[in-house]
Amino acid sequence: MVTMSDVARAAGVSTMTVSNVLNERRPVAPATRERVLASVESLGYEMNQTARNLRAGRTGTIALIVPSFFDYYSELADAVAREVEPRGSHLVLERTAATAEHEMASVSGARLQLYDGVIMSSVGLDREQLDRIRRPKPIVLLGERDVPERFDHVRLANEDGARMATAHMIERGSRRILALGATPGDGHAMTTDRRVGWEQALRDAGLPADERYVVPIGDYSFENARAAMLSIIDSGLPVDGVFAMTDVIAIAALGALHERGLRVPDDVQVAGFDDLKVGRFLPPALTSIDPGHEAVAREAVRLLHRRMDDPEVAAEHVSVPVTLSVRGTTR
Amino acid sequence: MVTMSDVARAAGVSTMTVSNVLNERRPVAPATRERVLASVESLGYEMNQTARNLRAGRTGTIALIVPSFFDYYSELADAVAREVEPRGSHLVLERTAATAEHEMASVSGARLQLYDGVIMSSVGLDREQLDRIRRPKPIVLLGERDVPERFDHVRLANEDGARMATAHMIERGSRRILALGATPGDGHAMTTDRRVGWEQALRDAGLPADERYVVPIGDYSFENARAAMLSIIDSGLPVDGVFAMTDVIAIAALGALHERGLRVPDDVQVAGFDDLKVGRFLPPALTSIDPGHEAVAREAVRLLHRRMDDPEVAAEHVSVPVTLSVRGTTR
DNA sequence: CTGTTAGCGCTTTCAC
DNA sequence: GTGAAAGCGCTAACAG
Repeated sequence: MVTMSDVARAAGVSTMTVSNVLNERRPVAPATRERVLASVESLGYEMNQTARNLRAGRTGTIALIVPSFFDYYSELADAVAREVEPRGSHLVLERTAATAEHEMASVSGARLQLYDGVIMSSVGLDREQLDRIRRPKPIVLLGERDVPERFDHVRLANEDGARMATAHMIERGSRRILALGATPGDGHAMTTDRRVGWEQALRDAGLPADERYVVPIGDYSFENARAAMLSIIDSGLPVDGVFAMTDVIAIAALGALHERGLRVPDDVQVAGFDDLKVGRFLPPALTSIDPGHEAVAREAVRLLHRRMDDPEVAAEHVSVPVTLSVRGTTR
Repeated sequence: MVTMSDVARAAGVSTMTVSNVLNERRPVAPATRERVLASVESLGYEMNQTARNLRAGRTGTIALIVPSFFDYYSELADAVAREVEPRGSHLVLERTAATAEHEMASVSGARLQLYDGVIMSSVGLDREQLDRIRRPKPIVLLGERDVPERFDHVRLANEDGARMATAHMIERGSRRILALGATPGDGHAMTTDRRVGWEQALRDAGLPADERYVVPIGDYSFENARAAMLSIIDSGLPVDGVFAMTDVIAIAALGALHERGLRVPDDVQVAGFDDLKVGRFLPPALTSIDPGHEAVAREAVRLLHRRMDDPEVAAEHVSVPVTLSVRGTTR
């Protein structure tokens, strides 16, 4: 490995001069400068960022830690990148593969120490696990669960969104609406919040929230969502609306409905959550809840910088509003 | 910031002992060990990874640099992560926003020095720009362009895939097949290779490769692809097949065809390239070329480790075969 | 304009 | 089983 001293020796100057040439920090005589650059070139020198970061006490890098690289998280990551870069930091993405162990490892593990700050979209950790996390580096939690007070946190208005989507389908005539991908019972999962919103909309309309209409889907995958939708149809349970907890589930449901010859939106209306780009280009285009990636990203990055500037500032909890995008899968 | 010396002082030991306790490198007397761990806990110490990496001369991290976080790249990144992690490294994802400047910055810029190795999926750089890149760190180029000999490189069999998809539609009766998203003329873009495959299939079948059927799409976005497809339909050009250069383009084309009342696959067959997960769940499911993410990831990681082990090993160029996945958008 | 010194936080090496 | 010294590659601070 060629170091700065190698370059300095080759150019007949001190390492400081090399440093000053490369960083344009202090003026260097043109002749010296040329000699240094020539040595850099001929030796193929590239600065060791690790050493530089150690010296600087910062890395200039922010990490976004997500359960997967797909769908909602792609779009979120893109929004966060667009928010981070103008502020002069770099964004890197890491995935946890959605297991609690990985998330704990990501966040309590030492790797976090590589970054100036971390934005973490948690799905696998419960409140107690989150509570065990120290907070030596600025960290902002993203997502739907409720989290310990001491963490900065950005969440979506999940209940609102679910209520809006469900109410919209009720208004357009649906009476038997599935909560596809929802989790029954208590809990702090994103899907719990969304199921509660679904219930509220039904209750507001004087409709029953029948347990049989709450259909859990283990991993939120296309495969399992399709299978779940098919088995509901085949069970004969009357359904004239589907509120899917995610757009992935909604898209799989559209496919399953089509396979069974049910027309959307005529026989069954469908609404999703996430407003994935692809949904806007399906025939028919998917009605969905827009989670406001830009606002989430903006708030998350704002909270992170606030904490990077002042580690002792009081934690802030932000809830970002969502909006309903009405398209072709509802009437 | 609390450092190892702080912990050592609090525990009444040397930093070496703290290091040994934390890394379990050498045995430490149980009593000492307990005292150290207690100090770590009470001071909230976390090890500085940057210092550790500087000392170790490696970071244990591999970067995958991609033009965007979406679609093909999501799926690729997932496959690469699954390949990298079992080998004991971490994967981070960075995006270049698909501009040549960003790609140059990513790869010649100093940031690269943060990683033990880099896998870069290049789209914006031409051969000459790539040639200006030094190669101080192990780097594997991914993607469709042809690249300077000295780089390790993994590419797809783009021509083969395009030929297979087009030939399949010809076999099933299409005669006027669009190359949607292709670039006319010479060049080393992915879309050039795929257009050439389209031409070959037509030629093999004794059909003309009419220039009017080559339809460029600036940014490969859903929006532009939909607009391009609509304007082709409205122009009255007879079309009974669409070979889309990417699945994103194919999905947008499906939407546009539907908007104009054309039936798929009865009136028009459609085939894409990338085999995105979502395509398998559309009604009808999208026929596409499976780019073999697992094989690409496996080869890329293999080449990278090979070069990390021996920086002087001769560069290797690998072409990964693709396969046709026939589904509902072709007959 | 350029150089010397000291040290970022950690671990290897050598000593006891 | 534990510690002291040296140094990874870089740069701030202070000379000159």
